[in-house]
Amino acid sequence: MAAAAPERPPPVLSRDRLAADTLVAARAILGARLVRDPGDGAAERRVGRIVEVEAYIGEGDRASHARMGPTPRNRVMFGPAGIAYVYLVYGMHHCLNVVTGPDGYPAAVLLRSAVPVDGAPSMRTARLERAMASRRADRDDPAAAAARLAGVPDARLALGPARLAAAFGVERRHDGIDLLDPSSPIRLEPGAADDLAGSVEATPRIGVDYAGPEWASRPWRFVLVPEADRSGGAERAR
DNA sequence: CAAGCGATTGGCT
DNA sequence: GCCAATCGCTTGT
Repeated sequence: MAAAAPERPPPVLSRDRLAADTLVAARAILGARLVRDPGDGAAERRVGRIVEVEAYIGEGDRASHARMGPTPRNRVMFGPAGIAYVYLVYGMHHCLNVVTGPDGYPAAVLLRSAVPVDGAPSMRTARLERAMASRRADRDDPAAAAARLAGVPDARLALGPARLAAAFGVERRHDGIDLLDPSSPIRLEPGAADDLAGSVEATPRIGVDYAGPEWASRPWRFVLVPEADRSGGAERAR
């Protein structure tokens, strides 16, 4: 294999690293693996390589759920680093964050996209189950829902924050679990050398126009771009 | 208690 | 490009 480009130093996925600086933590999470053990109907171990994340930093960040101070929904954002913050958006989609920053300071990294490394069939099944659970149209026409999912290439099963959460079966009940605990059913693990290949692009965060131009334009979205794709303009991981 | 609104996605024009 | 889906959380009366 041609190691043409200089490789980034392996990101350290320690709690200390996640607790220090959220922008550094976001880059450390890129290329790491999201792992879900078999269970809850899934026979396979699911593993994904994280390729897109966003940082939300402090109560002053007008795009962050922490902007109103601690509330029942966002309370884990104010806790220690490495914990999962899971919320429901638009009444149907779950999103998974890794809490970052010092204990007491509200910050998190939203996991926006992952590429399957193992267990893609289980991810597909979980996507379908989630669709059936949350969309009346899919309950009314299960065949159409199944056909839609059948047409999704493996590589796209976990692209997008709600698709990532659905592929890994993440739900609100996982809010507060420790993603750095090896005994957690869902957790982060260091990426293999190949997982880390590529370069990091920073762009504005997606879907946060409500925060106003100053905050919406901050380049706090990070995408791990394969070297082969570096030719053109800004990449979309989806 | 009422009401407005999403850190998104999928379907349709 | 536009828009509906769908409901928990937050705020205001």
